Amino acid sequence: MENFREGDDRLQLQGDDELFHHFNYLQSSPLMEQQQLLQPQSSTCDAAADLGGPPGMPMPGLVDWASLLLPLGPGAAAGSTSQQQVVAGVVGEEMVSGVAGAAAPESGAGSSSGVGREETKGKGSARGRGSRKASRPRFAFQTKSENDVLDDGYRWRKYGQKAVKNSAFPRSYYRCTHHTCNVKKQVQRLAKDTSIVVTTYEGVHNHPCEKLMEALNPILRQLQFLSQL
DNA sequence: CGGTTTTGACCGGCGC
DNA sequence: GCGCCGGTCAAAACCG
Repeated sequence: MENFREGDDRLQLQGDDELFHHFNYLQSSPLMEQQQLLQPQSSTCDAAADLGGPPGMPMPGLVDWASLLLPLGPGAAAGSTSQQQVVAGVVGEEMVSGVAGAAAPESGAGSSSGVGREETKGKGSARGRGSRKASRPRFAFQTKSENDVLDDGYRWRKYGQKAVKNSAFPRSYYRCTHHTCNVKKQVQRLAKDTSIVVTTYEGVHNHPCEKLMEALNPILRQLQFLSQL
């Protein structure tokens, strides 16, 4: 998509111009250890809009990671879009047809054609590149971390790494390992501020977060036990 | 041994 | 039409 490309100068400018400030996230979240979320300042909403976000996109002060981790079916995608807008640290989101019914059309410029490609078209010549039709919700945010990959509770399998233009750091491509889930994410470190990692999620998980369920299981068992008393 | 990572090749879109 | 670029595939290597 054109609206938000991590390698773009626009994004790098944001980092260079220090348009971001530290962001209060849920300190209690075990999944976000050693991560610092960043967000565009509200006064720089133009920059957010430039990155693809709606001009008046709210920039909340807290990340609702619990809602982030909730499994959202395809039917909930429309609702999830607004949900993702609420997610702090979002620096760009693609509003795509068929998902949000958004006004922002795909610009068509740029060369990123991965969005909306038909999955598993087979090997050989038909590999990859589907039509640029209906796409999936996509949003990105920045974290300040030494680790390239933030632990969001899901399991990811890396399927590619690519050097991108105007960046000394490669971009990594990950896919959710869950069988029925085809959520992808891209991870790239900002060239001009190596402490900042840009993570772009594409799609919505259709299954529970494994680590979250692991953490909740003992509590649920205890609740069941107590309810029996 | 099964799952994950690495990495070069391949493909399609876009700009010129 | 050609070259550039980003995204993906898939075989090999790696790892627990």
